[in-house]
Amino acid sequence: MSGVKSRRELYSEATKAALLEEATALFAEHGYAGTSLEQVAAASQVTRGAVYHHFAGKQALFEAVLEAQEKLAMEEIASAAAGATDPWESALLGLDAFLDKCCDPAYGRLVWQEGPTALGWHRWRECEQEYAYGVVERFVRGLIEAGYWRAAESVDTTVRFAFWMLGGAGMALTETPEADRPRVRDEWSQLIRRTLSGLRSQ
Amino acid sequence: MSGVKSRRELYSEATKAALLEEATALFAEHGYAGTSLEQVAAASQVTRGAVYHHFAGKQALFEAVLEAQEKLAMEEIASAAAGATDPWESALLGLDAFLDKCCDPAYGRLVWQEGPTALGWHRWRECEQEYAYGVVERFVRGLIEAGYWRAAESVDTTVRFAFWMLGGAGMALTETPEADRPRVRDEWSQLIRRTLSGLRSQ
DNA sequence: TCGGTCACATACACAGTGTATGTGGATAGA
DNA sequence: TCTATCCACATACACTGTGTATGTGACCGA
Repeated sequence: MSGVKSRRELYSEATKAALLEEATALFAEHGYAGTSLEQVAAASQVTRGAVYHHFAGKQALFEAVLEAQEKLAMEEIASAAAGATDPWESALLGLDAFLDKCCDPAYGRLVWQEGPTALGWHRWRECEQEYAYGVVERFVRGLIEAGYWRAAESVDTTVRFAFWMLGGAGMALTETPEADRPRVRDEWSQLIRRTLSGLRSQ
Repeated sequence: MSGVKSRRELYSEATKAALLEEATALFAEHGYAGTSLEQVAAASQVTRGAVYHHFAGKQALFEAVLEAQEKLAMEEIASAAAGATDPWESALLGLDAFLDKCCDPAYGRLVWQEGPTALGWHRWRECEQEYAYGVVERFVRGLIEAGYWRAAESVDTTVRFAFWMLGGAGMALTETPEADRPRVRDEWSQLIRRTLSGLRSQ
């Protein structure tokens, strides 16, 4: 925002960035419950005081980590989906980008596994609303408006359906050992494509 | 097992049953993290000592609650599905029974919302393997063997897909206010049926 | 009736979060 | 350049909740 930054501001931002980075790594590796703020602070070479200075608490820290992951992921997906003008083609491109992203262990674990357990379903959904869920909603609305899908059910139900279908893929990939991931990724891609086609109007 | 029971055994069983019942209610209402063993004990008119006597810990208590819910639910679904001999019809009957069950707030919240957050994804999946996941697997295998579905993808992927599709329905219903539940239930029923048909071979 | 056992209570140790307060170095004004 | 202020962070402490070790009284078989 403000162009000129004092030394203090720079240090402060560096500390916050370090906290976010270390927290991301620790949460991704040991899970939310398995990571204490003490560990995050130590890894960042500060004390818990710094954590509480920059974040309202453990949950807030995790939310910040989550949002950073989602922001990046959704940008990647949106950019991939922009490779086609037709909503149907665009959705398929977005799907592939999403599946690719889920092969990144940090993303998969943080968003699909730790997310709900850390924040509780409700809060997690609220966070996702802005990212994954929101993106899915835009795709679905695009498909409906373009006439590829008939909105036999309410849009909300359709979006949720798509969201959980993708979530299933994400969680499956997260749990799959690295070696099998390409194969499993492909299977989900096929299965979801077949599903989308199956629901296609006429 | 042993026909004759001493007074002590009877008391003990009653206490354990009370703990399970109160824990079910409390976990369902305030969530796993929001419920302390102190509250469970107090509601059961005992102390935490009793809880630790009957269960290895908080997580073990929750698992017991979960298993009781799942056992009952899966019996109901199996019994409903037995109303048809054809695998396809049987699966549809099972689906309806499942959706009905998810309209029970306790089942939905405990199994689909609190389950993963309480036990962590991994352990939760292990528990579900025996119940919901296992049931879905049997249905899917039935459909494949009867030739309704071609097993283009590995069975595992197909089962997971179905599992999360149903999970999405369960979570959606759990979050839906009581008044809208019949409508939403119906929408999911339609959507899932269309999906199953869409994936049907030929 | 007496010793053992079982169901549960009591007491304590410990980890982790959150909060209130302290401190030193950077910054702005004189 | 001296000083007052402020900010980033450290330190210290309170509290909640889990888990564990130990105590105790009712029951039960011999």
